[in-house]
Amino acid sequence: MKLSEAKQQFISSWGAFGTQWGINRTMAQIHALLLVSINPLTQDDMMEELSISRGNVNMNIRDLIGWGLVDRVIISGERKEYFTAEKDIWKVATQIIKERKKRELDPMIKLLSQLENIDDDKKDKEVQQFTQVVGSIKKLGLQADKTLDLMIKADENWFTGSILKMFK
Amino acid sequence: MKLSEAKQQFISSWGAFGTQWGINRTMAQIHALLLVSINPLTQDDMMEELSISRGNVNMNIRDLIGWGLVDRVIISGERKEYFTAEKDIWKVATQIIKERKKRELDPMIKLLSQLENIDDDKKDKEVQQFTQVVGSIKKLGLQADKTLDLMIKADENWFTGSILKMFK
DNA sequence: TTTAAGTTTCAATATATTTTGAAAATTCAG
DNA sequence: CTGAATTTTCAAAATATATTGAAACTTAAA
Repeated sequence: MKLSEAKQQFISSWGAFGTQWGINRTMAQIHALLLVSINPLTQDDMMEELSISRGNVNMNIRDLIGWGLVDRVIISGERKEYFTAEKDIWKVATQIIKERKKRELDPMIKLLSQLENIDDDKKDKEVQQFTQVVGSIKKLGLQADKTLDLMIKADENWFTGSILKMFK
Repeated sequence: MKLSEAKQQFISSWGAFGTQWGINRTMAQIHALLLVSINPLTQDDMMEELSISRGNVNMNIRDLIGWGLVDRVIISGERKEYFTAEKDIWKVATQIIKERKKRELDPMIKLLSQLENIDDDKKDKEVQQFTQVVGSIKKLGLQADKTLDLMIKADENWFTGSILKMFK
């Protein structure tokens, strides 16, 4: 397969993959494009490469910066802004985990904690069932939270296998 | 908080939470409703509780069955079909992991493997960068695959903490 | 069989999300 | 300052996704 063909394929598949995970297709594609670009790109480069509008690039780039996956780069002598993506995939993964945890898992646990306190008769089967389900989801959430914190703090070995080999 | 209020809140929040993860809101709500229902429900029950159409319930229930999260229940003497959800959250989580792995992770790894073989000059910086990125994502994917397999096979202790405590 | 209850399908419709593009705002060289 | 280059915003349009509801289909009791 030719490089140009493979790049296209990677970018478009990464976009499709992203949508399955609640990530906007264009954002995923911009990220993919920056991942495989050696040099930082301008917004115009991305408009051109992905055939999308200026506004679209601008909004999604800002989102990606908000996710900590893309950085602005100043190139001296250049008026335009350039953008680059972190290339270390382990860092990318931990950054995504960190953000999703903060944005989604933490609020979910907070909500479940509130729902655990039911005023009605604790003897009621319905009440018991509800608090059991909510409580166990919360417990799972808390454990996931701890585990992910460990992963974030740990070095790459956590995932590349040396630790987990112990359980095989 | 009253049970009825908490139930409503749980169902609607679960739906909102699901959409962030690429799961259709109604599907997540139906699942939530079944999780907190002691007795199996009919499609009519769900239409009523969630104020949604018959077709919508039917399609999403079928999806949930496809995900292995909901089962049809036959109640003798009754003509209608009833539905119930697995209440053990650990089982629910492993089932979701198993399915997403099969539907998304495995195809992704397959794709990345294809993209690793670039015909162009291996000395080219662009080619090196591309194969490096694709290769490292694939490596991460393979490791995630292994880890998730371990989780799926392991008993609940994997997540409830006794194993992971070793790393603190 | 017949037929009524129950289930499934899917084209049409509604809703939600993404994208565009041009105007407004900002930045900076001269 | 001034104004051209660049970035940002956001209402309108386009696209994608979810929902409806009625017709078609299936099932099983009479």
